[in-house]
Amino acid sequence: MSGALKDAAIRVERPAKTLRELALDKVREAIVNGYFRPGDRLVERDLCAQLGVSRTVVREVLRHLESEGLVANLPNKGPIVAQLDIDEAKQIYEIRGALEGMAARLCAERGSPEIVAALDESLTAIRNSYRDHDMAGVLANTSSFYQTLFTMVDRHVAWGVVNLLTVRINHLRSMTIKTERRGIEGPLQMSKIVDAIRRGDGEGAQQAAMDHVAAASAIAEAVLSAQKPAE
Amino acid sequence: MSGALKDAAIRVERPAKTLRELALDKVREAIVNGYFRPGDRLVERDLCAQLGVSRTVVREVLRHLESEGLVANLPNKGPIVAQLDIDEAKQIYEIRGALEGMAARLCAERGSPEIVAALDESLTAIRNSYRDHDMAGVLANTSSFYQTLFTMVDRHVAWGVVNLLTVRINHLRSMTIKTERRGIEGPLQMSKIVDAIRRGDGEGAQQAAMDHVAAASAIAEAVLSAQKPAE
DNA sequence: CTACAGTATTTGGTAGGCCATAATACGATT
DNA sequence: AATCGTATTATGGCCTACCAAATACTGTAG
Repeated sequence: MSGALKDAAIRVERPAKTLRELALDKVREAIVNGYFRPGDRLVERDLCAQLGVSRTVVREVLRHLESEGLVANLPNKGPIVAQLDIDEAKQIYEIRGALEGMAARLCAERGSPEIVAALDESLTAIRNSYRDHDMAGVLANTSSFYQTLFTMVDRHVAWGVVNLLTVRINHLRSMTIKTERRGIEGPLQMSKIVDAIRRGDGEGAQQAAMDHVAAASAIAEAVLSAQKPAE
Repeated sequence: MSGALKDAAIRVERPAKTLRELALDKVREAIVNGYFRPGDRLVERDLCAQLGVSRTVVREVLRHLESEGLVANLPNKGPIVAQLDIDEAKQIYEIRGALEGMAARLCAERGSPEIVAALDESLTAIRNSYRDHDMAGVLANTSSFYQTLFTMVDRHVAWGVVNLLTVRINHLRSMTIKTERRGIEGPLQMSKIVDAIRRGDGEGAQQAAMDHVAAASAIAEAVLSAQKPAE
C-alpha cells in the first residue's frame, strides 16, 4: 500500500455499531412507523425486555430521542412518545422551506452539470417508485434528492438539521405522498427546481423549492386537521 | 375555581431540576466557556469525580451533548470536546442567516408595534452593555433580541434550532463581539433590522438580518484562521 | 535499537439494588 | 354514603459493582 493511498477506499464497512446505536435505531424506527403511537408511555423496564438490553442503554436511547424531539419527558411521570401538533408541523415545513430554498439557490449559482445529473437521477427514481406504488421507495428517493441538493454544495450541517426535523414529521410524509395527485404534482414541482438550477436561476430555484414544501405543508395540514377531530 | 380559569397562573414553580439536568448544564457551561478545550478527552470516571455524580448520569449527559454536537465520540476511545472547524462555523452562520432572515421578514409583515418596542428595548440594552464593557451582558441581550424576533411570531421550533446551533459557536461569538468596531457596527446593523420591521419592509428586514450574521461570520472566519496557524 | 509480550486504562455493556414520588386501591371513620 | 388517611404498586432517578474488549503504555529480550 503506497502511503498516499486513501485507505478509506477499501475500508471494510464493519458494522461496528454499538449496541446503543442499534437500539436507538430500533426505537426510532418503532416510533416513526407507528409501532409506538404518540402519547404512548415508554416504560424503561418494558423497553429493556423488548429490546433485550440493559436499562443503561435504554436510558441513553431515551435521552437521545428526547433531544431529537421524538419523545417528551413528563416530570415525575417518565417518557412518552411526543405528540406532533399541527402548528409545530407547519413550523417544521417552513424551516425546511427556508433551508432547502437556500440549498437550491446555491446549487443554481454553482452551475455544475453533475448536480443537475444527480438530481435528475433521483427524480426519475422517484417517478419510477410512484409508478410501482412503492411508497417506501418514494420516501427514500425523495430523501436522496434533497441530500444531493445539500451535499453537492457541502452543506452538511443544514442537511443534518433538515434530517433531524424530518423524522418528527415522518409519518406525515408517508401520508402526504399517498395523497391523490401527489404522484404527479410532487415530481413536477421538483422538476421545476431542477430546471431552475439547470439554467442557473438561483432565485427561481429557491422559490420552486419553497413552493414544493409549501404544497407538502398544505397537504399535511389538511391531513392532520381531518384526523384530529376523528380521535 | 371556575372551570375556564387557567390554573397555570398560580402553579407553584418548583425547580424540580433533576441531577442529570444540573450536570448537563454544568458540563455544557464548562465546554462553552472553555474550561474544557476542543479536543480534550472527557473521561467518564474523571467527570464522575469532578461532578460528584455516578457514571449513569455522566453517560447520559455525554450522550445528550453528543447529540447537541458539543462532544464527539471516537469509537472505542471515548468522548472528546468537539472541535469546530472553520467550514462548519460558516455553515452555522449561514443557517442562522436564513432562519433569522425568515423571522425578521415575518415580524415586518406582521406589523405589530409591540414587536418593534420589544426589539428596541433589547437593542438599547445591548448598547448599554457595550458601553459598560459588559460582554456577558452583550451576549445575553443579543440572544434575547433574537428570541423576541422568533417568539413574537411564534416560531419556537426555529428558535430552538438556532439555539442548538449557537451553542456550538458560542466561544466564537464571545470573540467576535470583542472585536474593535463591533460595538458600533453590531448594534447599527441590528437597528437596520428594526427599522425595516418598523416600516413593514419584509424584504429589507430579511436582508438586514442576513447582512448582520454575514458580518459576524466574516469576523469569525478572520478570528479562526488567525488562530489556527498559531496553535 | 527494535519487536514483542504483558499490563494498565478506559469504554461499552450488564446486573441489581435503593430511594422518592405518584397513582391506585383499600379500609376506617364520621 | 362520602370522605379521609393509609398501604401498595409502579416507575423513574440514581448508585455501586462487575465484566469484556479495545487501546495505549511499558519494560524486557534479542
